[in-house]
Amino acid sequence: MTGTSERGQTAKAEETRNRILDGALRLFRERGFEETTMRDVAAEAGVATGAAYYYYRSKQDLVMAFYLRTDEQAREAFTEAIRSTKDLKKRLRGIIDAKFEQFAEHRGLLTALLKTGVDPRDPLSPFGEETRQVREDSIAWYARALEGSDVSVPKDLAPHLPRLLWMYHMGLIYHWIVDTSPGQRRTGRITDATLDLVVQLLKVSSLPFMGPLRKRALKVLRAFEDD
Amino acid sequence: MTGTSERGQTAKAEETRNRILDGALRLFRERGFEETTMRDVAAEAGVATGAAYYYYRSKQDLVMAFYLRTDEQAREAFTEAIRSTKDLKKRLRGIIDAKFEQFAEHRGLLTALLKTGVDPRDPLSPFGEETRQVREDSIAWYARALEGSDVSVPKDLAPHLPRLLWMYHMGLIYHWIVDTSPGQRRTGRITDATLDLVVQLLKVSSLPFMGPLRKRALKVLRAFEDD
DNA sequence: CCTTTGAATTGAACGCGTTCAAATACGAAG
DNA sequence: CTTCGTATTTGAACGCGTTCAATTCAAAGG
Repeated sequence: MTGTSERGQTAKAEETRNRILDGALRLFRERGFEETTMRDVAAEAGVATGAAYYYYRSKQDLVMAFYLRTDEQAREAFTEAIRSTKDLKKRLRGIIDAKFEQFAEHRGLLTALLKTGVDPRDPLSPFGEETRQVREDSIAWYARALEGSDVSVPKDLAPHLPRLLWMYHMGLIYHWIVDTSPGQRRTGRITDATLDLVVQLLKVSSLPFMGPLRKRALKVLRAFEDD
Repeated sequence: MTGTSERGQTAKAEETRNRILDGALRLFRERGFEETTMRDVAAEAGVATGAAYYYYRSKQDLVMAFYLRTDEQAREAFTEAIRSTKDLKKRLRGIIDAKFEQFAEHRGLLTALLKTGVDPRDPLSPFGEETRQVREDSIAWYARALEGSDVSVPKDLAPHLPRLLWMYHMGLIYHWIVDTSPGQRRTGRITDATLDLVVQLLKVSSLPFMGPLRKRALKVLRAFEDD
């Protein structure tokens, strides 16, 4: 026994797992998610149908595996985006664009994630309990983007901001996935406009006369905490 | 031939259609949506499996039929909510609460709508093309709630507001559906807090020094228009 | 009455995600 | 090398949403 991968035991098993995923992604991309059968996926990888289920809990789980893989690969791009500038807007743009680039080739595929994603009780939902770790990791990037940026945030707002920015990003991703405008130009425009708004809001939020509004906003945020 | 209903020809057919829906809703409520089989639904209504598909395009379509039915019934409550006060916050509360009351008994059922709902290409999505009419009708209620209320909105913002409020409401409904806190208390708190925020935002949005922020917000709204 | 035509109804069959009992490979222990 | 326990692999079978060719029903026209 040598391997030390997430699930697998032997290195060979790990290899099979990857072969299945790679083949599946190719099929999904070429003929679409719904149109690809788990039997196809298995056949493509040269294994029996059941084998696919030995390595992945469900068809959706393949999509999730893809998602996690991009998350790994994003590290580099994110680090670079943050190191290259102190301008918060540019940092956020960098993170957001990096994600879109990764997803670009598989945009259609992600609609599949939507369907299970909206229900937080689903094990594969980005809002659910089982994905907490991935989620917190993602949120941490926004904390890093804020740290040492050109925008200073009010103390009371600070602890909430990374999570808020993450949710904002999820919203953009959602829009991007369902965006039918050519090249998702629309999402591009919205990203521009909302980033402007978000950063300006942050900047003015510390001004004295914004106190009451900020207090109300904080009340909203607190309303989200615990049951 | 007497009947003059949406789809049906004879009155008997219309009756069958309703019998199927009523039975289905009962089963969904008693044992859950996923746990109820289309064969169960048909059997409950005393017809063959295929008959259910003669009257409803899909299992999800049954949920949509329920949704549309509540929409009909909401008219009264909405009218009353708007007539009873000029206070915008109270009006909105009235509309929102009325909706929650209607849904209350079938909360679990609506998770089913979520799954197809997120994809605007799905014929049953509240954001899709095929549901445009229902959507516009709902949005119109918010236009009515704003008219003659105690909050005056800036001219440039006015045309967007009904749609924005509708989306806000959809967001609350989403949260309510997935809210696991007892009695959906959490959604209640969030509704309180966000309504406060929304109304205050509207009130201060006309103030002179809010100009730049409002302009940026409008830019966001325009970014959503056309491809 | 009989015929025609389209609505309404049937239930078997299909496709696909998923499960599972059984078979096999394979490294470790003796 | 044999034995054994676990990892892996298999493919048939299951359940359920959905489709569909075939059949029945009912009203209108002759």
